[in-house]
Amino acid sequence: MNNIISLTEENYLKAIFKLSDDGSKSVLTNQLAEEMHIRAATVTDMLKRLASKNLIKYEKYYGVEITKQGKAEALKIIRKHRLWETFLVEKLNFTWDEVHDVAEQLEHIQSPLLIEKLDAFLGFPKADPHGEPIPDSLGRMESVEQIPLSETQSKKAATVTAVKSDSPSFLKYLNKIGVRLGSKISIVNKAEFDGSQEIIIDGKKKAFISRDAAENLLVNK
Amino acid sequence: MNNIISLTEENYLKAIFKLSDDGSKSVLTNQLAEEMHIRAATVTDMLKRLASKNLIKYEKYYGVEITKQGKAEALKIIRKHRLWETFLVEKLNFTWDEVHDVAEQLEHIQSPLLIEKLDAFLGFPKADPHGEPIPDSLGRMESVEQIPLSETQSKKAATVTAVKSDSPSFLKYLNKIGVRLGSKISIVNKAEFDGSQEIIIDGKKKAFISRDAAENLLVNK
DNA sequence: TTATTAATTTAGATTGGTCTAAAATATTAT
DNA sequence: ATAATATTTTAGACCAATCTAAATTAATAA
Repeated sequence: MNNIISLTEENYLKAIFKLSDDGSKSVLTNQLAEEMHIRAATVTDMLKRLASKNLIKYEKYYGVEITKQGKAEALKIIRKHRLWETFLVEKLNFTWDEVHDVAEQLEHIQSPLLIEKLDAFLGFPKADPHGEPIPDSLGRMESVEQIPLSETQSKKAATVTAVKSDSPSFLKYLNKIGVRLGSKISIVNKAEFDGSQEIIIDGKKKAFISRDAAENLLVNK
Repeated sequence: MNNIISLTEENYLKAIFKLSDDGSKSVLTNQLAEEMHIRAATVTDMLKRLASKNLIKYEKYYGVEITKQGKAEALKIIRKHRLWETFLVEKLNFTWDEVHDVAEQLEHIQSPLLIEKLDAFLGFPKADPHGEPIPDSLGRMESVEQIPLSETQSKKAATVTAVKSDSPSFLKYLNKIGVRLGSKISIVNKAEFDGSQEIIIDGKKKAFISRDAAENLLVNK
């Protein structure tokens, strides 16, 4: 009957959902501890609480799986996070590297009415400023087929649809070399030994990017 | 050195600021307990903590006064609260009776950048949807001279500048009889024995309002 | 001025969320 | 198969924010 989910519990659910690849595999205690920058003992305690609320299935020593109910909660939080990020960028002129921390706070505001009205105000966006799909009010989201730039074979230009990492430093770097969502990228050269690539952005600017960067840039097809 | 102020501490500061008439008189333990719906013993504990952070001056058995520093913090929270209420009404089409609870949550979001950008997005409003002045980033606010409708003498129409109470039921009632900020109200009749009044709103609608309502409707001059 | 009442504080307990150190279990390597 | 190592859990502690019950102090009334 204790149906309310605390802010902390919400953060655990989000982390479990993420580390399990949206609920498709189980997650270990230490993975969560590392992701959330807390101790494993603390995680163990919390996992028992989440399990008692039927948000996860917890098997001692073998990690956790998220339940249908837990997944629904996680998707609600992700929906809120991505709508707020969209608001911050589109309406308040934040840059895409500034939004994460604020959205982490805003995502915990409890008001279904607020979220529905915000969604309408933004024109029911399908993706956030990093290209990530925004779940609808029932938790459904359109997943576009996308692969890291590091894995494309095709010769023709690919369109940037999302970024895998949204760390401010990475996003600032992309800004600097002129890459944004929707940019067309063609690969001029690829070094086998370190995976670095020479690319042309929107048919104009040329840039060298590392394997690490290429793995975090998602393109269509 | 422990400069961070918890969400709970923020709520105490806000309550103290309010009950002290914006810092001009001292506040008793039981007043706070009643305002915040918690026990007096709990308040006592917290007052010690706030005093140790120099946000209030606490005199055992004689209540508290808010310090300059405490006042500055309270004004920051009030600024955020009123800006968010303005956003909810102006941009998301909330009605003025729906905004309070959500703004109570939003006011605790920590991001100076967010507030400055929100302020700009709203066009640097001077008052919130209930007519309350919005402090600027330095905590200054324009206080317009206003008195309760129950105390006006003048025969000519007065303009509604604010509401003293923002309880949803009162605001819904005002909506129903057609009173909003900026409405012109002229008093047709005033019953001495119970303080009720017969009024005309915007030269059109006629209504009877109780003393209680008249005390909570603020008008200019 | 002293007794009664009201307000406030102290003492001790509880819950959520965290920690460290030690114990238990699982995994890996010899 | 067993020892060494890594992971996870348990036990016990702490802090913030709350509570109840008892003790203290202030205000009021006889």
